[in-house]
Amino acid sequence: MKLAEAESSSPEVRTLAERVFQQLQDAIVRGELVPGSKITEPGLSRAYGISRGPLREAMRRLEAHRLIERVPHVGARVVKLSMKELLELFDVREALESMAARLAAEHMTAEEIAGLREVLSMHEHQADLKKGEAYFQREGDLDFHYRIVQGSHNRMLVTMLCDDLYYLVRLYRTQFSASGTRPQRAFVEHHRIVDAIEAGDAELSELLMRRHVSASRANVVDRYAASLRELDDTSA
Amino acid sequence: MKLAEAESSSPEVRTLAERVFQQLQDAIVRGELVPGSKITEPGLSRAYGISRGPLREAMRRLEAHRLIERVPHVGARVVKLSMKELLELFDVREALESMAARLAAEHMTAEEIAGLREVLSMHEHQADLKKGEAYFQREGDLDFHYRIVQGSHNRMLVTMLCDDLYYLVRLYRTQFSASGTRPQRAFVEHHRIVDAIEAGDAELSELLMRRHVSASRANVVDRYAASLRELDDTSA
DNA sequence: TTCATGATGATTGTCGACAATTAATGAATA
DNA sequence: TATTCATTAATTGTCGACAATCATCATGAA
Repeated sequence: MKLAEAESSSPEVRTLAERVFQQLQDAIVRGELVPGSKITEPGLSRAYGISRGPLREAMRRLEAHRLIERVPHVGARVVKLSMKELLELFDVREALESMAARLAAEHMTAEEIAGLREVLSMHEHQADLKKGEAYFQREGDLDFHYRIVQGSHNRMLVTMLCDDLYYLVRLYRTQFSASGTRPQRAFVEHHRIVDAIEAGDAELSELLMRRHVSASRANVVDRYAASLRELDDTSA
Repeated sequence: MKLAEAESSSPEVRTLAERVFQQLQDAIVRGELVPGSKITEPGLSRAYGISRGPLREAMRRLEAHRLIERVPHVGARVVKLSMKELLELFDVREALESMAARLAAEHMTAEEIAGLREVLSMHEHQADLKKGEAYFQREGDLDFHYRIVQGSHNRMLVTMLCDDLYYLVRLYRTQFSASGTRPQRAFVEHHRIVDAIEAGDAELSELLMRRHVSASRANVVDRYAASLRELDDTSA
């Protein structure tokens, strides 16, 4: 009994719809449900052993979180991020996360800042131990951003970023298999951001976070252009 | 036939859940369903003459749009914005709309800019004709912001602002009966923003929009403080 | 061969009923 | 009188079935 209850990470998964929503969310983000594939209600209903009622509610929530796309009377597909949409996502992140950093500099408590530094050091250690193991780095990176957003103490911002956009970010990472990234520079940038937050410098925190996200976006663009060139070479 | 189709404003309201969602959304924003009041499924089911199935889906969507709040096994209430949440909303708007203005300066077409100017002039004329009639001013203001967001040509941004946040803005206006506002200054600010966009000056557009939203927020804070003082005087 | 058209199968939308959980009422006791 | 507990009523969660809509495939004509 305890096991079955503990298995569901979140504190409140009292309803079936809630549970299957989280399971589907996980399956999509982890790539088990491949982007662009069609998902049918009877199929999922059988797969998860529930009726279509709660399943439809779960799908509605997935739609609201932009993880699936539905067309009335036709069906639903797992989202497939185009490069255009990915860049749109980065623009939105730049706007929201820079604001979050600014608010974090104003409102973050000493304990929260300490936790943030802890994440950074853990991040570095893991990077030392297993170079190239990008998975933990990526999770660590997201954890870093996560904590800053929560440090903003702005519930609306937290919901938008942590409950919605970050799942899309994860989805992008699996979809584009974004493994190799720019870890060293990101480290430095992370440190500077924390320094600015600890100093209570709102403007600087905002500026640095903005550049950080913007650089990450530029990196994606570069890698994409490179992959296009490579594709062009092999086909030519 | 055409009439029946035209009566539903949005192009695709083919499903019952969709229709009742829009009706409920309207009822909440217009204040018919009072903020903080509890809404029950059987009640709404009877009121709108539909079964609980599509109604629940509509309510899920309302929840995703932050217009109602649900607690499992307990029920749902219409959201009641606290001053804290309202200020949070302004911070998010400041972040997103300034980004939208920046992108609009880069991507807006000549036709879109012309339409924007048209909104402005219409806005002024109405202000001349019926001074004090704040309703049209407010709708015009929202229309202005609406068009800039769409001018960003960023679908994710458009969805977040136009489909989610602007309904909350409307709700706030009815809830706090925010009638008298700062129309003259807003006019000037609007004009300057359009000028910057037309000039293709992304940075200036962003800065001006940021100040515009920030000033609007400060105005709300002032008015709130004043109302508190007033309340204090009458009680003392 | 290609395109239009109609039948067929499957999927989505909707409904009513039953089970599970919660809030409320009232009774019994300290 | 206040408090606790049990009973009851109502609401929410879940299910299976039926109707409406759409996609597919086969058939036939140009």
